Amino acid sequence: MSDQIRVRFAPSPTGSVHIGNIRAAVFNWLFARHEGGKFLLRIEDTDLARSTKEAVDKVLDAMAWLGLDYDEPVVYQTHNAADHLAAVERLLSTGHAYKAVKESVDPATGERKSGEVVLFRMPREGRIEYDDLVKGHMRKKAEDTQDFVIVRSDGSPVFHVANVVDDIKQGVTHIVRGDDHVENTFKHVKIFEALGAPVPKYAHLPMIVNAQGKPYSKRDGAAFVGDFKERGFLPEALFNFLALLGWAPGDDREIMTRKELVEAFSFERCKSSPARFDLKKLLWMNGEYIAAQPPDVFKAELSARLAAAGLPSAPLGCGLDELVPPVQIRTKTLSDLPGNCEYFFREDIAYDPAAVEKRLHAPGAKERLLAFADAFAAMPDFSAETTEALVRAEAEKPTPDGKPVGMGALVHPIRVAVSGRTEGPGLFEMLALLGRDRVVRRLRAAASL
RNA sequence: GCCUCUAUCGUCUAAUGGUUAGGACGCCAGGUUCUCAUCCUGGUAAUCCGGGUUCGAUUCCCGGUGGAGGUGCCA
Repeated sequence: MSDQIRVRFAPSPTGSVHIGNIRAAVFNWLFARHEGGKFLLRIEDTDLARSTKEAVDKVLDAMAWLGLDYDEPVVYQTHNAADHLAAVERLLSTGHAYKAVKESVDPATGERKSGEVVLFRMPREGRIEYDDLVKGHMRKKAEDTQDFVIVRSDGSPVFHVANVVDDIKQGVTHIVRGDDHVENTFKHVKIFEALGAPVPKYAHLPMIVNAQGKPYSKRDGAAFVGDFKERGFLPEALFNFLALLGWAPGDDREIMTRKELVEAFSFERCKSSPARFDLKKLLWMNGEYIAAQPPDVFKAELSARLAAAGLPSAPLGCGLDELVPPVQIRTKTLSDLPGNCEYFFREDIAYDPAAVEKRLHAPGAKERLLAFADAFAAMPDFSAETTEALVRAEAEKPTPDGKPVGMGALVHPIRVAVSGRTEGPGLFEMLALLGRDRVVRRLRAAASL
């Protein structure tokens, strides 16, 4: 065998892929790519009624979405059941394990169980130690450990043996996982030794906690990878953000390409304390990634979402290409699409009630709208430049009290009249993109709102 | 309770036995603009507490406190 690095992501398919779990996958992947090693995927589907085909697909989907490609065929833990039991036989024959009748109560269900199980024998004195690439030297007194079940009374092996045996079988050199596994590691180290296998290196990553600093739960909303996809986050943005949770390159870089992340990654730079998930920062980062998308890529996203919303594939008054730049810069998540530019695609636009009240019901607003409708209709040339010149000229004119009308008093009502809302691209750019006829029509219609 | 780990702005983090403790997000203010977004400028804000070692500690050590994990015939 070579001394190539081999790591694995070993999720149990129990529904959706948790954001904390996928982060472990991200770090495994980053480490493997940095070292030029292999990144493996093992589905730990042992004995769980919950591990369905759908659940496995969700894991696969989440990984594909984030671009976490693995280097060897997926291993399903249940397929290795014979190896697990064979290993238990060896442990039994070498005295590292023994059978015993045990009673227990499932803390979750309250169910009582009794029967013969196989227990792994932990040392009674001395210390169990291992070096953690993130947490440093770990040690635990043997007296603080207990023998533990490795085969249930129904004959099925539990996680601890299955996990270790599979890691041996797959030649895993580095185990990178959440630090909820640190205690298990004291057990696993002993199993590796009892099986005569080299103990792999360990790297335990800090947990990700929610905005309240508490462990993530389903109630936190976006707790699953799929949620982020649905909410319009780009995988590159989430990937970048996740990489920065518990790790930093050491310089001031934050927005980093996958390549840069791979190059800079190391466990020495991993933190060892829990990190909070700051959605605001992810939102910012996502906006940065969207703004940086090639226009064609953004256009494809927009098109897909227009179709999904049942809107036409092109704006009513211009080409889609013209609309892309002003919309792209204002999009923070893909879910903003097409809502933030809908009025370019449909005639029956929705008016923001507050905006109507403030801008269209202002004194003199209706008269101005009608006047501008007439003026726009009569212009020889209707463009951003000509409409702006006209509005600016109008803004210079004095009101009865002698002061100039001002741009605000004109621009705001026009904007609300043609778009229904208070924000958006520059007004004159918007008018040109909408087209003269539509602008004139909307101005007149808005005057009677 | 016991065990393992952990602690820098609100959040993510950088740095160091001697620094004005840096950056980013957020927030606030100003500039630009017709709005929003962008962009530019500035500001706010941190070394958990108590001992010890040291000329000097945020950094090293000990204790406390807070936080996380574990303490299953779950994974």
